[in-house]
Amino acid sequence: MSDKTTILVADDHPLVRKGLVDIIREESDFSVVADVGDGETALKIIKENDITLALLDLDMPKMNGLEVVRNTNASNRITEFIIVTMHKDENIFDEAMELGVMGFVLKESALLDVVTCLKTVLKGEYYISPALSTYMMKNRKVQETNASGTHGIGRLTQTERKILKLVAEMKSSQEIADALFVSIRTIGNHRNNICNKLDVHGANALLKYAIEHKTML
Amino acid sequence: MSDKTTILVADDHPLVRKGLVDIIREESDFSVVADVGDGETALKIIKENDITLALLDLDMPKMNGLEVVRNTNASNRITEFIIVTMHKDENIFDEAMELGVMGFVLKESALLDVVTCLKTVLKGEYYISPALSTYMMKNRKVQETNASGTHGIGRLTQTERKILKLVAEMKSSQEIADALFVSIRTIGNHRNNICNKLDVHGANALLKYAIEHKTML
DNA sequence: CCATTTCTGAGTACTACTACTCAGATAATT
DNA sequence: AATTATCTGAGTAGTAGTACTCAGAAATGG
Repeated sequence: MSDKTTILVADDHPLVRKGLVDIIREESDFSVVADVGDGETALKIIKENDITLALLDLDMPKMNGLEVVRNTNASNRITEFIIVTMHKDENIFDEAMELGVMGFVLKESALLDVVTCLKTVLKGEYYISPALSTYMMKNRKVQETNASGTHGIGRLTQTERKILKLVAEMKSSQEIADALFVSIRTIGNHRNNICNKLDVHGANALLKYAIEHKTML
Repeated sequence: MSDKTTILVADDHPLVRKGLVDIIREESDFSVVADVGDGETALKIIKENDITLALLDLDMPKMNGLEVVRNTNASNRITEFIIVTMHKDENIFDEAMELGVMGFVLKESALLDVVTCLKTVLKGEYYISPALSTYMMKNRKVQETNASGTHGIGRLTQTERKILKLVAEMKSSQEIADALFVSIRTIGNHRNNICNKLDVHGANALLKYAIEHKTML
C-alpha cells in the first residue's frame, strides 16, 4: 500500500464514469479504489472504506449525490465530497454548499477541470465551476446584507420566521394553519405583520419574498 | 473597392466601440464601414448600405439592438446580426434567436471571441457565448421533449413557454401583458391553458410550478 | 402593577389568479 | 375548401392573499 489519495467515483452513466476514472488514473498521486453506478452503493463503500475524495454525480438511481453527502455528514467523516452535475441549479448548489461540499463541477467542463478540482479540494480549498461563480457572488452579497442590515428578516419573531419558512415551501395559509394547529385567520394576521415588517406589498408578495430569501431563513 | 466583408459596429459606449473596431480592423478580410452610437442611426445605415455583418449592442439610446433587428427583418435582408450584451438574460436570448440573430456575445468574453464570432457567423453558423450554452441546451431539450413526451412542459407552445418563464421570474399577469404588448385577458387565458396542459390546480398553482421547474424552461 | 410584545382570532374590502365558456383572426395542414 | 392549432380578447364566478382595524390572553420586563 502506498499513501496515494483514495478516490471513489459514482455516476450511473457508464461512459461518463469511465471518462472520469480514466482521466483520474493518469494522475500518479491518485488511486481510484471504487467506481459505482448508484448512490446507495457509493454510501456503503464510503462508510466501510477509507475514501479521501468522493466524486458524486448528482442524478443517480436509488440515492442522489446530495443524499449520499447528507447521510455521511452525521458521523465524523474523513471524506471530502465533489458533486458533478449537468444542470446549473442554484438551489442545489446552495444546498451542496450548506452540506459542506468542497467541489462543484459541471459536466460541461473539460475533463481536465475535474482533475484540477480534485487537487484543489485535496488542498482544502473550494473548487466551483466558473459558470457558477455568479451564484457564489450572490451568496456573499446575501451574507453581507444579513450581517449588517437590520432591515428585514432580523426583526421577525420566531413564529413569524417559522411561517415565512413554510411560505417559502409554497404552503398555503390553510396548510400552515393546519401544520401549526391555529386558525387560518391567525396565519393571515402573521402574514400581514410580516409584510409590514419586511416592507413588501402586492399580490403574492410574501411568497415571492420568501422564495427569493429562503437561503437566509 | 475590394470584396471585403462590410461590418457595422453599434455601441453607445465610445470606449467599447473603439475596442471592437480596433480588434476587427486587425483582420485583413474585414472592413468596418461604420461605427455608430445609437440604434436609430444603425438602422438607417443598414437600410441604405450594403452591410454584411451588423454588430449591435443590446442597450443603446433611441432603439436597442433587438429593435434594430426587428425593423430590418421585414424587408429582404442581406445583413446578418450579432448581438453584444452585458447581461445574460434568457428571455432576450430567446427573442434574439427567434429573430434569426446568428451571434450572441457577452461583453465579459474576450475581445478575440468577437472576431471568432464574426468569422463563424460569416460561414453561416451560429456563434453563442459559451456561458449561454445552457440556454441553448435547454431549448434543445424542450424540443426533444416536445417531440417525444406528452406529459408536461413539452406540450406547451412557444408563447405559453415564454409566459411560463416570466411567471417563474415572478412577474404578475399585468407585467407579462405589458412585456408582450397584449391584453391581460390574453395572459389569463394562456395561464389557464398552461394550467390545464400541466394539470396543475389551485391558488398560485402556476407560480409554484414555474419556480419548481424553472430549470427545465 | 403597569406597559409592551407576542400570539391568537375575527370582520371587511380589495386584488390577483384560477376555472370555465365563448369567439374572432390567422396560419398551417390535409 | 375545410380542419386544426394558436393567439388574441372578453365575461363571469370563486378562492387565496393582501390591507386594514379591532381585541382578548399570555408572557416579559421595568
